[in-house]
Amino acid sequence: MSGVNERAHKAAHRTPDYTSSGPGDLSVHRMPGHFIRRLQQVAVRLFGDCVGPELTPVQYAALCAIAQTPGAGQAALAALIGYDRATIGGVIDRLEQKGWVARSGSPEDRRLNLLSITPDGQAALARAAPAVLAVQDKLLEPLDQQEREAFERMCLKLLAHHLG
Amino acid sequence: MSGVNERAHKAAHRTPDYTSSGPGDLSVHRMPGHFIRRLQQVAVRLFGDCVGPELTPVQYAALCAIAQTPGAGQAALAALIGYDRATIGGVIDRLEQKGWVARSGSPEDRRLNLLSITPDGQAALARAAPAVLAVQDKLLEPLDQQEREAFERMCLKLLAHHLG
DNA sequence: TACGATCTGTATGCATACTGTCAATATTGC
DNA sequence: GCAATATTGACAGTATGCATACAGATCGTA
Repeated sequence: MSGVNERAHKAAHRTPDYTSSGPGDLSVHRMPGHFIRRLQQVAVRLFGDCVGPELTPVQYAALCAIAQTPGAGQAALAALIGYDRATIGGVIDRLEQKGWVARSGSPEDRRLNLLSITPDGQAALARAAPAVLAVQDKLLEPLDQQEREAFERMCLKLLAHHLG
Repeated sequence: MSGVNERAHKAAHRTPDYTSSGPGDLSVHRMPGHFIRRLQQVAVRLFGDCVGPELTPVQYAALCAIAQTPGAGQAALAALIGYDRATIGGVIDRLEQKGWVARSGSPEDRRLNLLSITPDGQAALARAAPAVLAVQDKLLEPLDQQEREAFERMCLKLLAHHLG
């Protein structure tokens, strides 16, 4: 058993709205915003199931970005993956506690916490990578190749519009 | 100015990954799970911008479900919209504080908190409804009609697979 | 009818998220 | 060079979201 999000999962089984949809339904069950919330829920649960509890989706993204952009400050890192400055601090705290990330001050700009990934962090990242890729695959499992590409293209289009 | 999610919004403007995408990128910027997280972020920000701070997306969904399913307990309500039993308590607390929802015990089953919407709650719901519909429209703005239908269909397909 | 299994709401703890605010520090305009 | 401005990281406060645990209530069944 996965154990992740068991109650909301069981709850969803009783929701009749994702298999048959009556017309004239003004509730949240017909709103794209609600779909996205539910998909996010599904994605997080899949991540927990496949990767394990040592690393959350948020922590994986941060670790990944730190590995790819060594020497960035917290604000720059947050900018890369779309986090809030107020949130990233706690995320890095937890990664630092695990010994996967190191903070070091910058001599040039004493406001900055330069971030770098440790060898242990590299190992954790490498360990998690296959499972993370598996999550993406499972997430889009019910879609055929063409649909997957269309879905990703539309997501990017939406993001480019709203963020770009 | 909206003021909602300003820091992450500004941050996103500096992210180069949603307009041009280089090949061989193993980071989170090519992962559907990350897209969904970002879309959720966008949807919540739009909701705040259009509806205002009096009502969160979560609270709207709960209020909506209570209005449509009078006399349900908290667990039943949570099941309807895919919340956790532990989370819904706090959501209802806040709706109750605003005087939009009433809890009342059931004589038949003394475990239950029967939920009902108050006249003030009805008014708040009616007041918010147009803005909530506008959010859905803005969210899918960059997609044409055909794409919107395809996007919603794929979302439902994914949800039916993972939740149904 | 007694008893174990199940369900309900609640509490606690941890992990996001975002707003507002602040102090320290850079940067810029003049 | 110096005052106005912007940036950075931190903190408090609020709101989800989920795991776990618990007490009270109900139900199925022996």
